[in-house]
Amino acid sequence: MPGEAIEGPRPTQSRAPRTQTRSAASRPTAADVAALAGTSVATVSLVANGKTKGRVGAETVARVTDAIDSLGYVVDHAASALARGTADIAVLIAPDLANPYYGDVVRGVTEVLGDRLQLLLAVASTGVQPSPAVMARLVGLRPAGLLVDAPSQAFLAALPDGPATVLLDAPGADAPGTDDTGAGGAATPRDAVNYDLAPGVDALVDHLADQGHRVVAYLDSSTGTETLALRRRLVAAAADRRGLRLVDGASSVIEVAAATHAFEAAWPGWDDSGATAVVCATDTQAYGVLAAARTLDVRVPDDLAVAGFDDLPSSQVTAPGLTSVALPGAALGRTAAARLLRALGLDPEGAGAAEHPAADDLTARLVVRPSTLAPRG
Amino acid sequence: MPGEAIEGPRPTQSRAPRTQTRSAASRPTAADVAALAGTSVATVSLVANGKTKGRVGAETVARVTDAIDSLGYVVDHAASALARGTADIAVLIAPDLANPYYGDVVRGVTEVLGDRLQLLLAVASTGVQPSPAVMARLVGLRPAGLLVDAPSQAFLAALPDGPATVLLDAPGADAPGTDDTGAGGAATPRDAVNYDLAPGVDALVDHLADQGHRVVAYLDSSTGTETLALRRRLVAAAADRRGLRLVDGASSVIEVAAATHAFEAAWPGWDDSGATAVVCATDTQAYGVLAAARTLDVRVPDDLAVAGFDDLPSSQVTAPGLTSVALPGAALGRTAAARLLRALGLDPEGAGAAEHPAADDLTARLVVRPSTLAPRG
DNA sequence: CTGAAAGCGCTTACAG
DNA sequence: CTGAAAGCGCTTACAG
Repeated sequence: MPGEAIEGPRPTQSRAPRTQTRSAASRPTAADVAALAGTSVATVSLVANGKTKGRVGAETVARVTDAIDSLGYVVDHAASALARGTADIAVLIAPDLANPYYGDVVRGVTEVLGDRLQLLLAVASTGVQPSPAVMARLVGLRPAGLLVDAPSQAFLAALPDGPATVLLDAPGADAPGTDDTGAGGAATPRDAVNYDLAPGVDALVDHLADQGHRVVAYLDSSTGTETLALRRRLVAAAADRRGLRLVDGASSVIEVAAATHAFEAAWPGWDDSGATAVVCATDTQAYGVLAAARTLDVRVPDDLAVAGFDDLPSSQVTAPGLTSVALPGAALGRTAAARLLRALGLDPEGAGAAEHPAADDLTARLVVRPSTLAPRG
Repeated sequence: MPGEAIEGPRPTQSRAPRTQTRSAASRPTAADVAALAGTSVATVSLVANGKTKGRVGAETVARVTDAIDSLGYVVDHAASALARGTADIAVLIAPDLANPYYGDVVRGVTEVLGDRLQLLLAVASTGVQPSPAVMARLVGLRPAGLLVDAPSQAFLAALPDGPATVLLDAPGADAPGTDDTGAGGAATPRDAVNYDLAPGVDALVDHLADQGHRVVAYLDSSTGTETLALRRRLVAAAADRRGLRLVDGASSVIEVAAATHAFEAAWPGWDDSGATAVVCATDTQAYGVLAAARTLDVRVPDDLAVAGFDDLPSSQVTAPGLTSVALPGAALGRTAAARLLRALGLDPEGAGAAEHPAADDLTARLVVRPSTLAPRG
């Protein structure tokens, strides 16, 4: 029987062994360290934070350090955050962690953050932005910074003003409109790090046009984030340029099963309008299309070419391998993290900026695989 | 040019506009609310925390609520955590968020946590457990609870004792050995929620044996977590029972590319020993095998049957569809979250426990797909 | 039903 | 180079 360990709830504070002194019962405090080292708590604070340069004698530092080690002292972040007004943490807000794509972004962020800031991820329920109540809670933690990935406009408008904030993959947020004559703090532009999507999208549409497709369907995401809306607009613009007709009317959340259903519902109509290719807002949705195509006996790529966005790791092993617009998620994460550190006056230099010279290539690139390789016309 | 919004660093505390009063410059505090509502901060605290039942008059509650709304007051968590000794957050520690599998677990956890506890995810670098330094930081946040998924033994041993902790997918941690005669606090057993892996593993091995396989290779994970070690042991035991020979010697981190390389290196040897099937510790690694098989011109399933663990959403659309031992991640998350709430004296009842009666079915089940469907012998 | 006050554990000017 | 003290914004007994 799994999960049957009956150990009962363990109270947050373990009962103090009766033989010990009062302060040993809970976590050691700076006062405990000070007592043991024979100094003041102020000095302990200095040492614990490495701010001893020219302020604390080497001998004292050693004594305090020993005391810290022997007591296992760790600075209480709640108290520290309160006293300082800010905590050494960065909160990343992303709509959908189930999407493996975010793994790359997170990796990029942590690489650059190093141990300056502890990264914490906040997730709402599937694909949804955190509610204002949750945001209030998060800001209440007094994080030094906020990283917001793929926000919707509504979410941005409701974003609290407190902590330093860097937006990731938030097209539009960094372009304050053409005639932004400072109409008050209405729509604050914020620091944003975005992909350069056009090259990848153009390459995809060119590729489809070159393969002889004339009518292309689009399976949109229904999550309402700006970056996903932009994908669709760019595909439409490129289709226009190449004289392709774009048909849509279908969308789903970013899940395989949901996309399967959306495609099954849309396919008859698309088929009637002569669509021979479908571009999906995400690879995850493209997987759903592949699954549906099998059921419907639609052959890929012979009857229908399928493409997506994200180039997930598994897209190379789907049947057939999936053509996809690859997004450099790790680069996005690194760039955003560096931006945040800089905004906070912490030099990003040490932790990866140098080691990752390609950190700022945010260009989306097309990866062609068999799912679109069946020339026609 | 993406990401070129030059908005400059925004200091955490914006300089106070000279025309405003002191407290209006930063976030409103309980004192501000109290002043506006004409009450004491104590009352504000009571109202803000919903502890007014029989302690604050309806009229007062209304006045304070109005003041809170009009000021946009939100409780400062740092201060609250300090005063209370604990914060309303739960930290989930997982080795590898890039694995979409964790999306399910996270979803399960948040479903049950509701808004009692804000879930925050802490990630170390790829596939690694957080360092003791990071753990100290996390505990310094004074989270009400810790959820630790797929820990290694070493990590568990170093786990601090502070907050209420529930282990997920940590086999062994809940089974304090047969002769645990209380040899001191050496290896504290903890509350753990585990899968029942055996049914799924047995079904997989039975299936392979029934298909006529006699020699089965195992591509292990190199991450050193207990649960992954257990998978291998269970496969070995089942193989033994069915008279199959298990060959191994290959392992990789949980990434497609790494698994590809590991398989390419191991295949000649495995081929020599007559292996006709390979079981992978994770679906992600199985994807790598599928990719390598193409390169090496090994046909799946005709030359080689391939199976994995996790049954990721994309495993139904791989070429060929992947046979996998499915793990009920959401159920694991829900069960662990409920356990944590109970340990904290918060009743899990409201937020999903009732709506999800299947919450405790933690049985792993085999999903058979074409990657293993080629009878031989 | 309500408020004054102590205290949570730090950090940071400010004096020495 | 070091310490005493104020203060960060809450929460919680404790009096009324």
